Amino acid sequence: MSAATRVIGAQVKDESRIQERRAQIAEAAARVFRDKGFHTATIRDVAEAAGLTQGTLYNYIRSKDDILYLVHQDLTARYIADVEQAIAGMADPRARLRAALRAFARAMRERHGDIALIYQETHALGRESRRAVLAQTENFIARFAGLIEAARRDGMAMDGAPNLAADIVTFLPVMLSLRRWRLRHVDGPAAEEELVAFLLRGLGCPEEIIHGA
Amino acid sequence: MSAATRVIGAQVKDESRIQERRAQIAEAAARVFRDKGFHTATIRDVAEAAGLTQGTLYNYIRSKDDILYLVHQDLTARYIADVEQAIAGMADPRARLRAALRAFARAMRERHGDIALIYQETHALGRESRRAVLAQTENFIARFAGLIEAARRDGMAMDGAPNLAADIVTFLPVMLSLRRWRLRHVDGPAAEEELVAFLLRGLGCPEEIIHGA
Amino acid sequence: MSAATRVIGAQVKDESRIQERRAQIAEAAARVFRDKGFHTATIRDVAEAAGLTQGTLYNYIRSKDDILYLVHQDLTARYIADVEQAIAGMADPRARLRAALRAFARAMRERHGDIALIYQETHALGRESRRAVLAQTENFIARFAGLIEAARRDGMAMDGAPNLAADIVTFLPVMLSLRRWRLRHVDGPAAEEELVAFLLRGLGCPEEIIHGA
Amino acid sequence: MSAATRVIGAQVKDESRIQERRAQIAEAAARVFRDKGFHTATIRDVAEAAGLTQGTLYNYIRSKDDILYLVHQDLTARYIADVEQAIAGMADPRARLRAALRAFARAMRERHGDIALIYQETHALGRESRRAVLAQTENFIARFAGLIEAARRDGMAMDGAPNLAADIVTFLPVMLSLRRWRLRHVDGPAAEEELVAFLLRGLGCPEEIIHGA
DNA sequence: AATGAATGAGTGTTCATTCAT
DNA sequence: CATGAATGAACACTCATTCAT
Repeated sequence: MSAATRVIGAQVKDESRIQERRAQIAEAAARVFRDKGFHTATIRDVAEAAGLTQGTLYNYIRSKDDILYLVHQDLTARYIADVEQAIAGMADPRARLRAALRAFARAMRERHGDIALIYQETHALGRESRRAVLAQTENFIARFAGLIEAARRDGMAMDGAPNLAADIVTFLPVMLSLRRWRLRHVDGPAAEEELVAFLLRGLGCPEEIIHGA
Repeated sequence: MSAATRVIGAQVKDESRIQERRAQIAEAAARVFRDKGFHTATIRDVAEAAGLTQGTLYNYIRSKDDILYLVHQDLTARYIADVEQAIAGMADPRARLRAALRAFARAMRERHGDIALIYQETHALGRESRRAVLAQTENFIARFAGLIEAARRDGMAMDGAPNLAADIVTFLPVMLSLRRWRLRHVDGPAAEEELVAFLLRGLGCPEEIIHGA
Repeated sequence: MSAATRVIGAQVKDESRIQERRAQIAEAAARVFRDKGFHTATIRDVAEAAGLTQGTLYNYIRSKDDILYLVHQDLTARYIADVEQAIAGMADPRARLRAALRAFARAMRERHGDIALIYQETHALGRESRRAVLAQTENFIARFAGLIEAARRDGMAMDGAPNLAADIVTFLPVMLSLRRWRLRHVDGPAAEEELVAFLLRGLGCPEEIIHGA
Repeated sequence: MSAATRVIGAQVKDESRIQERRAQIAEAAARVFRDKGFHTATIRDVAEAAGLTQGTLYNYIRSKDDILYLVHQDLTARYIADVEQAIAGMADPRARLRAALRAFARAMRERHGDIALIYQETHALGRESRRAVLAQTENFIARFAGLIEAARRDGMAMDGAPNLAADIVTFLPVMLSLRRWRLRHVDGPAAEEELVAFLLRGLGCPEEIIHGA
């Protein structure tokens, strides 16, 4: 398993200030990149949106790629946190899986701009940055693999997609982001529910469990 | 339903030569864009790859956006053709749906570079180009909606995902392209089969039909 | 006195066809240049306006400069012809001068687009073309010098501007073209009359002659 | 009366530096444009002549049109200043008018390159720039209208050219610039004097005043 | 640590001119 | 003689990055 983070060089020593500023930069840059796309957006745009000057910006990052990396890390962490938060404190493996799926689907719909940004611009990352971001995503997929495995061991009959289960459940909900141009006008929560049901059924889950609370 | 094509201006009159050259350009540009990404690739790169001079290139297109549009149209048409070809001459609705899914999944795996390109760069298209390309995709989704409906009417019990069925079956296989960084080393045809089975099961299809020839 | 014409190379032999085509080109180019300016207009624009293809155009001229030269010759010849026509058959020297001035002022107002074009783009001509065009203009100024001299000899007291008379009378009316942005809304013929009276008075012409028919 | 200035965007904040640099740019660009003409001159030429890099140039202007506008404003302001300076502190209306005419004629002769540039390239200005520059010129013409009116009220009999007087006196001296190709070899001050006398006589001014100091 | 002006390589696009058919 | 596709040099403009203050 490779490291899910990458070191970013800085001109400034104060570590806590670096953390603060980088969060500020990531937040602003995400906004700008969502609006204009990574390549179209300029460093000037990002600096302005973050309330910094160009020069100051470069005290906390070394290149435009660094900014894109910060954004990826940040946005990815957000939807992961959504899922973790949803299952925190839950014990029943079946309920945990179902809750995780629901939280993930919801995040994909609500954070559609962020997700679209990730899927569109990951390829624009430099080699090292991409490696780190994909490692982060891989950990997330592994997390779901664990949840599925636990549910299976718990007696939830799920023999569907023995090899791809974790991939599938972490990919299909992305549809709510990437097909937003089609789904803009459908009922959001209903779509989430339909998707989760589809996933569970595809996994081979019995009907009476699919629709539980 | 809006038009799935857009007119591209040209300086050249001979229509058949335009067709020929544009195919040549689309093919070369797809290669270049897959390698470097749309924004990083230069017009010079495309011209060179197509064996044309910059000036000649601009006799057949009017802007870089035109090239991206040509590429989108071309690549989209290819996987659509794969699917159509797979079901040509088939009569049984259930078999047609299954064959269409298999062909689509296969195309997504084999044409992974093309598909990734589409998903990454559609947002870089100009307004009109994007409209046309999405209309083309929408027609494809509608095609699957028809196939599903026919199978249902034919008695294939499929009450899963009543509203999103066509979206789901045209999106999940895209995973074979966009998750290639993870799936590079799995058995391709097996993955396709697993995916198709997952989809049919999710749609509520009985097990004995899922695994038919 | 240097030649008021310049030879333009051609790929075509038939002299009468050359004359014909070049007239056609000059007329079309004048239209295009008036609309867009010489530098902004393209050879394509000119060819289209003339109903020729680019290739054919180049059978009758050798460069864009040739076209500008043709236009200058043509437009200059037109206002000169206006003046000549106005005094053709007149015998009285004072009446001839007055009629020439009136015709010239009128031409400057009515052909304002042509005149503005000449004054704006003469500097864009190549060395040889400019020389020829200025020689043509110089002949015109000399013509007026002759008219003034004749009127003086005839007893019209005109001792004003002994050295610059011909320059002045051939320049001031140009105002009706170059100040069109200000004079667009004044009464045209009245302005012409006022200008001519101003010129005659400035030349020292007695009031009773200034206002003659 | 519309505004005789137009705002030019800048990437730089220090206002005094902007003033300084723009003056430097206008001066250098005027030189380059006089030599090669606006369209033939490149941004590189201008930057080089101004001792700046291309990038730096664009920190102070936004487009080539901005440069042409700066040049127009600057050159127009110069000859206007010449006239104002010549009549500063003079009280007698007739003397003021005569002095203004002499100063203007002199400026037209001495600044012939600038004036020719203005007359050749005003049409190349963008809509807004042209509007501003013509407003500036219009103010100048109105200034002369005021001087003439004052002289008339003061008893200087000047009933010639009741409607066009200000236009005429601000246009005819331009001849010293635009006909320089003919007048290069005549005595400059004598030509100015002859021109001024012609104008005053044309306005209906009595001979004894025309030749005053 | 913050500022913001300077840099210059690089980009999409245009167009006068040529020339094979 | 007409056609119209090919050419490629050139141009205006952008922007990530640096660095003196």
